[in-house]
Amino acid sequence: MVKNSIHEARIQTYFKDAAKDLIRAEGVQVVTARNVAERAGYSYATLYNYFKDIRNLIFSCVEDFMQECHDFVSQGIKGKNPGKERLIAINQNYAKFFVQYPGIFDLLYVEKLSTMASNKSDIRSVENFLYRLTLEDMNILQIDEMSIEIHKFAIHGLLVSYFNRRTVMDYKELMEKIEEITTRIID
Amino acid sequence: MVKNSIHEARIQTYFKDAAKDLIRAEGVQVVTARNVAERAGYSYATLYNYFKDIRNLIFSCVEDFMQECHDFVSQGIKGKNPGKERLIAINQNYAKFFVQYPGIFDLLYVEKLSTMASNKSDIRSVENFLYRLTLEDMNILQIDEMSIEIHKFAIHGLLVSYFNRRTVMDYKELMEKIEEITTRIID
DNA sequence: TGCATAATTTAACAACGTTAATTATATTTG
DNA sequence: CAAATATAATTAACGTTGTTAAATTATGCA
Repeated sequence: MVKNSIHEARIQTYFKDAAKDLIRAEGVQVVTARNVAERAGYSYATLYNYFKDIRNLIFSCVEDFMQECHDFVSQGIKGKNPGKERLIAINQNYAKFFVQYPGIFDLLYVEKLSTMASNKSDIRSVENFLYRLTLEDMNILQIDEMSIEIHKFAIHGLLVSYFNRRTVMDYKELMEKIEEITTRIID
Repeated sequence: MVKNSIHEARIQTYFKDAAKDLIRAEGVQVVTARNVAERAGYSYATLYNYFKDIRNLIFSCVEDFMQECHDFVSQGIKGKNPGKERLIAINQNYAKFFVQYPGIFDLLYVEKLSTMASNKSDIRSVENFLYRLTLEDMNILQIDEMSIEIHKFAIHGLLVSYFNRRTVMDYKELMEKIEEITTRIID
């Protein structure tokens, strides 16, 4: 119905930006066709001329959010010494970003992306995101691949638990645990 | 409307068993008021005389599932030597149970139980479940509390990743990674 | 048996995703 | 410029969800 064009891309951006705002502010569960469309200034049915379905729209936000998080981490580690100090700072800022936007963590790591994505390699990209962020310092510290992977699981396990409010843990404790987990991988 | 009685408890069980069957077979997302009621042999509205809402019914299954998992693990570790061997077997059987019923893992560790539970301490019980399963052997091996916690995060992070099909990992690899994670905590 | 109470169901509502039919807008053509 | 055509957007509708109120049926007791 709607051909590939600059116009199409522009309108897709309107819907995508609306969805991103909603995810940031209230989480994925409020991203409904009617909510997004109202915020984008269109009728709910118009959305379906630009996205196959609502899950597709939600998934289209993932890449932007990874870029946002990447930029946030880059800002947060300025002046840190490569190696242990910077590695800890990366992980803490990574968590800090999601503390600011828990809905984004949900989308990236809790929601079943496999039911949203048309392209499987995009999901792999999310899975490797923390790996890419930490790779340089992990190499400096000569951490083996298995340790890197276990570290990732531990960090994500911690964050899932934190955001599900399973444990009584405040922000300070979260940061301490991240430091502890990261330190143990190094030593 | 419905008074506390043996009769009430019995009917609650009918609904609960229906919900449990659905979760085991197809996951939490198919547990709708109408689905559960049909399977329990009642109208969907009857459910609301025995449970405040559908989330409450779903949460009521959690304790039973923990018991089931506990029994499964107990069976699976018979004859294993206390200490390292049994600890690995516990974690592997724990994962094996969820491989059999991914929907139960979802309910226990991915779904936001805080929106389902009336009692916060019930959520704490889920959070400590793996801790309780492994406590005896962790003590035998003299593992400190922080290591136990990190181990839990790593195992759950691994399982979240595995069930979200983020990574290309088969069952055998899953078991190997669990052994690796557990071994590293000990050494 | 008839009545009061308890238990259950039917009907209804609002919100959801999604699609088909319809209207509005823009573009092209005579 | 006006008419015809193509494109874009909206309204209306369907089936599904959770949940509640009203209506109905079943049950126990006098």
